[in-house]
Amino acid sequence: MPELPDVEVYRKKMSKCVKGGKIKKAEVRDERAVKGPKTKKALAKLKGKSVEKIIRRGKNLFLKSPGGGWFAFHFGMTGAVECFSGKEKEPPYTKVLFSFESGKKLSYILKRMLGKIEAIESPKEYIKKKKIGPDALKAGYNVFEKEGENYTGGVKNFLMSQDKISGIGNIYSDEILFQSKVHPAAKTDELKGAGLKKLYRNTEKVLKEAIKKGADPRKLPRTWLLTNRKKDGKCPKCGGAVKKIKAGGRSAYYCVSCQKK
DNA sequence: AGTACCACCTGACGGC
DNA sequence: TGCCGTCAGGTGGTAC
Repeated sequence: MPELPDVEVYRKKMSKCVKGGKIKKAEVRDERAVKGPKTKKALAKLKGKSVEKIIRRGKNLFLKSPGGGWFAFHFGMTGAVECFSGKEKEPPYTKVLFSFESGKKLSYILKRMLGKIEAIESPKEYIKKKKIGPDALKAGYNVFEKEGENYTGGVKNFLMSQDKISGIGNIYSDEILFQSKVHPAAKTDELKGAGLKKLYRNTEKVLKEAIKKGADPRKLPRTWLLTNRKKDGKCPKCGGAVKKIKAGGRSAYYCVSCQKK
């Protein structure tokens, strides 16, 4: 379930898991989870090495090994990581399994095969190639405003444009729009200053709160759209109908009375 | 530039 | 219970 908050939680889990221990081995259970033979070889070479650092930008994680080799982790729609002790049962859908000298294991999980681990030159090069814009929590209002004012399309599309601001996906864009009382199909450049500012504030608020709650929907406030984001859902604020439309090829849920166009 | 549609994969769920 | 259609928290390519 990986949007920015989820991936931030994964980053924390990974960082904790790799702490202090060298990698004993990296087992590739499904070749499709790994980009090309180059990546497979690079993973094999991790043996005996520690992990130097793990950083996140948007929905992407970058792992650095001491030799200077980098790996990009992407999670598609159903990817995740879990850190567990060697005695525990391995999580289902584990596609790559890292074992550490400490006894801990890190599982790279994919339910659908839409994500990948890839050996890369550097995050910089990868970010450039994939056109990944600044992280939604680091961009700052200046970037947000500049991009927003220049975007002539729908606001939900804008929030989800990874090349403008990275990290926001389908679920959290709906949440940000709901809390901002903005219709998902509203034109971005028509929001202007105050509207964009509100959108920005709610972007920060929603993402930060979600991270704080471990990106666990069950722990998120009931006043959020999130838990009512379904067929025949009711708006948690006004009790009105939650409707589903298509926006940017995705399902957008919104409250008909709170989010006017 | 922005959008619409398809493709990639496979699980989960609702309807019959 | 079982089969089937539909949808899905992402992205990349193509075509308009």
